[in-house]
Amino acid sequence: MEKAKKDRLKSAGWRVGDATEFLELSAEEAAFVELKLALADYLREIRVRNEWTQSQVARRLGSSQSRVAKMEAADASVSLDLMVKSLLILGVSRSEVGRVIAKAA
Amino acid sequence: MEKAKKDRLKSAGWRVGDATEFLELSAEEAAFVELKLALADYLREIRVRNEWTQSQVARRLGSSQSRVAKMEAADASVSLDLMVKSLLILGVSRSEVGRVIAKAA
DNA sequence: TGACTGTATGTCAAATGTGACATACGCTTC
DNA sequence: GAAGCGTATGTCACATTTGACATACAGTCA
Repeated sequence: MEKAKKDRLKSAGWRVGDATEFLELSAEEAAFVELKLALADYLREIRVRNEWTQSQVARRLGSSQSRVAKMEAADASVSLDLMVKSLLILGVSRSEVGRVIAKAA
Repeated sequence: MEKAKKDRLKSAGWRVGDATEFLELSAEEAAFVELKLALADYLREIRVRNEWTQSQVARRLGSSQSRVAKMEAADASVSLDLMVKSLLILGVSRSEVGRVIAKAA
């Protein structure tokens, strides 16, 4: 995994169980995290494309600016449920969500 | 929506806010629930295909038989996170997960 | 019939996720 | 440099999800 991505994960609050200085994720954990990163990027893309602020998106979702920021950062405290529901509410189709998830990193 | 699917949702614990006798879901809620149903079906398919019992799958996941049963039933108490993580642990690729999610109902 | 295996369903304490808030940061404009 | 706007980050009370357990249900075999 490239360094930039690792740093991004680290700063997003992903923890590692061992004492090494590298993020040591199992293949499944890595796949899950990358999947979340893809959704996070897409969420931001949709927002920027529509020229919305995070606060405006939050209002649409019935959430808060800070949570939207965390979603876009793929913060460890946000669930896949929240991200997928958010995309659907913002008008993204189920099949498009699937495409985003399937897309190779 | 066809009746069989509605019954399945109802018995899976999905609630409806109004007093009508039909499940009244917004388009986004419906898409989300169907997405979960697709994952639930796929989860069972993987298990059956490999001739595993729910208990065996539970052990692999570090979970319990009852939770696996709930996953396969797309119970309202199970998260997308749990379902997706489970599929990944069972060896399903990220892109295959995407395909399952994207697949039209 | 009873024993056994596998699945479904209800409950619960503990773990995790939530919106909201405060506040920090970065940038632009005056 | 102060004010304004948008985004990031830490915290918290409250809500939801979790594995585990008990138990019910369905099928098979002897």
